[in-house]
Amino acid sequence: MKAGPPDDEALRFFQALADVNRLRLLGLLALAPHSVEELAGILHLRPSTVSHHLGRLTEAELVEARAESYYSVYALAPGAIETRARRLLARRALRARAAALDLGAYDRKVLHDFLRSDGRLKTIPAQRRKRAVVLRHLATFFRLGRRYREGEVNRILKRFHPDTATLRREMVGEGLLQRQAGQYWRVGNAGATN
Amino acid sequence: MKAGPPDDEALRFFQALADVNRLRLLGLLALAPHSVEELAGILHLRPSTVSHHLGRLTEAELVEARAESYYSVYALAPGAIETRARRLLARRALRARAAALDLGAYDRKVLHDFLRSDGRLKTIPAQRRKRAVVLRHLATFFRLGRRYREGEVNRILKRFHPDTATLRREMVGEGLLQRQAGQYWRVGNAGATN
DNA sequence: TCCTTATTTCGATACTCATCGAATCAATTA
DNA sequence: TAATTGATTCGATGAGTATCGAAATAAGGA
Repeated sequence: MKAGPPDDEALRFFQALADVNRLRLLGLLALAPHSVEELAGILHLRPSTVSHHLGRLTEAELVEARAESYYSVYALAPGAIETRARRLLARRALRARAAALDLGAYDRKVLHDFLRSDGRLKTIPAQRRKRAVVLRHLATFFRLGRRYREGEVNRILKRFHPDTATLRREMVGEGLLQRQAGQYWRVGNAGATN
Repeated sequence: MKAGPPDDEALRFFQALADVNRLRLLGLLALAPHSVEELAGILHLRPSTVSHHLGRLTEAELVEARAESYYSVYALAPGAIETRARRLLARRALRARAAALDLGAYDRKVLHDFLRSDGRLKTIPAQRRKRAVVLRHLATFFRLGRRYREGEVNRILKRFHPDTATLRREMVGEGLLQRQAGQYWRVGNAGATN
């Protein structure tokens, strides 16, 4: 089971921000650098607790510690925090995360449920979204760019289910096949979702 | 004890983002709208679990559901997510959060530890940051804009501690008093931190 | 009308983590 | 050098929540 990389920058970043007291610490450090003891006094928390929070903020590169005599003086990290959040939430970044996933998993599951071992359809799914998955699968048996007469279409679909009329109509309805002057041809890229 | 509003927009927002599977859901919805079952199939989670996550994302106004036949089709919320993150993390917003806090708490604690009930100093704190708190407190007994001769300075400081020479020197060192031609005057705003 | 199916809600369980106090470490002052 | 002090680490505890399965709900299809 793939569990993602052990450390995920975006996850660390947002987990660091997902706590009231850590947000307060950032607020205080946005006013001025402070020592651990000062922060603990203001927030009414124990120094050990504040040290823990500052540790997580440091890991996420949101704050930095500087040793001053025997104090640890924390300050906001120089890089603009807002910019970083924006980068991590850009649609490009979100889509990249999805790309690492197994997008075809659902489609495969549906096909597994509705196809026999010989590839024939058990039934035509009544549910719209599952039916669409099956129809996209059937479309892969038509070559792009080639024209088919209605008899040929039926012969191909018959290998999957006797009700070729319904399958043919639905495939046109889903925009997988187009028809003109008694001829059909496949359109779009129809394979398993990818 | 003030505990902040029961629902804090920033907190809800970042808590919603602080989970791997929720980030994945956002990634998938950034590609295209999906039904709960599809998302569950892709992520290898139960529909009930995905429904739970989508609920939290909806509360944070990151996604929206649309009823389509008997599916719930979820999609990214229209408002730009990045912009919202940027607004919530702007330094102004962070400082506003700090402003709601009791900034003087630490200073009061230090003063409580080093002042007797009659206001005199028990000792001069040896630790730099605590000594600074006490010196800022003493500075409030000097009027801004007025000039003091050294004798007057000593008379005031003597009400707090016999070692007036040390106090006077440290106050100059901290930039609380300035001295020229045998005269002293208070500079900066020195009251309790606020 | 009855049955199927997708979604949500609810209860239980396991895991994460915020918080504290005690112990340890590092650095300064007496 | 010994004693003080701020910070960090460690172990324990309690609160929050991610996850699942089962039950309840809603919406279509036979």
